[in-house]
Amino acid sequence: MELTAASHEFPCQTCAVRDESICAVLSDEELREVSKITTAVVLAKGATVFMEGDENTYLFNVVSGAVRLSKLLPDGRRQITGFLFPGDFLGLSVAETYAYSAETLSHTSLCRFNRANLIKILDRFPKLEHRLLELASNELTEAQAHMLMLGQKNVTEKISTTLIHLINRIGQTRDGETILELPMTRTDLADYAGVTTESVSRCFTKLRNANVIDLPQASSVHVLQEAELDQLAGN
Amino acid sequence: MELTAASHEFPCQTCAVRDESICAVLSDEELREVSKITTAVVLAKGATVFMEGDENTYLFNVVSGAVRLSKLLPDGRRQITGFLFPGDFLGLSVAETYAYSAETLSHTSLCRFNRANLIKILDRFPKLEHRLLELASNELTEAQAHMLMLGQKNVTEKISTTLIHLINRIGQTRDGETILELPMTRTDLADYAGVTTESVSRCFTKLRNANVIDLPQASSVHVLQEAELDQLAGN
DNA sequence: CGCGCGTTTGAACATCTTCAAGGCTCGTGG
DNA sequence: CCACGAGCCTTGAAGATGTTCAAACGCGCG
Repeated sequence: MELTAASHEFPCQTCAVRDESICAVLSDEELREVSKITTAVVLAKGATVFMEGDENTYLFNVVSGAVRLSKLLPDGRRQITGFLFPGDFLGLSVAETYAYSAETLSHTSLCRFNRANLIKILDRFPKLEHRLLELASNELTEAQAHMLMLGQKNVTEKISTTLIHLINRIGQTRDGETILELPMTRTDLADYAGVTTESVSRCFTKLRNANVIDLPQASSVHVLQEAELDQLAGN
Repeated sequence: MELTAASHEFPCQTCAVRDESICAVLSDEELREVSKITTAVVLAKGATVFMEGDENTYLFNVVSGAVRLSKLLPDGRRQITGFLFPGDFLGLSVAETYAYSAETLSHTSLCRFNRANLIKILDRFPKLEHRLLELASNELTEAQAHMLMLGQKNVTEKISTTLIHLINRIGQTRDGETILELPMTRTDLADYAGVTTESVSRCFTKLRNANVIDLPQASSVHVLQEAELDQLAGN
């Protein structure tokens, strides 16, 4: 009995992001197949998943934790192109090397796919390729919204937009209040919004003084007036 | 003889972008199939291909001409997210509506795909879906470079970066000189780079005074020092 | 030839950055 | 358990970059 049960078990079955990740489109049967080419990876806070320019050998699914994607200029200026959370996928690229770096913002577990194997398996699971295209399209839409923010919005609008985006991804509701626990630093937020840390800090203070948010701690945002924040975001 | 030949002919056969567009992965036989769901569309300069928010009914391939993709804020601020040229594909989206607008920069011909039909046909031509994923990945990589520019670079770097990007897409070589015929206005360039028209203009003047470029006309850029322009782009 | 739009140029101004310093928090070690 | 230190965050003041406002120029089209 125990043995029989065990023979049906496989790691992905109990995956926390089974129904949100790329795997959502797979049946249990298919998932079993796919699970054969995956490896669980656990990383500490501040670890590098991969670096811009590294050979594109693996793709990843975020299972828990948080990841930041970034591109660097030679002189050290950094643009964070996205924050990733459970269910998000990273590593898609046609090129032989990654076009950006990926680092963990907190203790993070990932599901690692060997790229060559994943490509091979796509032929047998067209649904999976369809899902990847869907993901890429969504990322593209997000990237366009990010460009609009970076190119056209002022500091207040940028930070409000960023906060709303994060609220939608990892906002919690407690006692009817929206709470945002930030896994990233002010510098990360600054490099995401294309401003300086000082500007981020000043904007947070301004939002607090206007009673739009509360900041019991630097990393904890209590949203007091979500509608007002939407207004300030400029759309 | 004439009749037999004619029975083998179909519009896509003579397509100018047959080997660059998404169709590059299709055999003549397959192309014939795909051609059944396409319609040729010719638009004058300044025409709307589709608007942000329109129902996502069609996807397009640029055959000739140029297209700008843009997103608007309610108050009219505009971010151009990309300039498209022959061979480029547009309209990919999971959502029911387009997330951005597309307008022609010059007399433009497009190949229009009915979205529902294209999705249907993807099952029979996995190569085509693979190609779409490839395109989406490349667009994503471009978008990330664009974000780096918008968020981190100063005016000179932005304009130099933009010029290099355009040179790579539509630059011509005449008598060993690189020439760029701009189909877009200074305002378009400004909204692409996230600056004002005045800033673009001042930067062009600065580049001309530094003998990096020549400007026989506002729309014609002669690149005198391409290496220097690369330097100025900041990477 | 003249009109209009797009471009260029100039000067004043605003926003955001830079530079500098102080404060807070959390983790570590005594 | 408390003290200390490092890193992160906040705040202030000065400064620079890019914007805004205004006007003139020039090219192309009718």
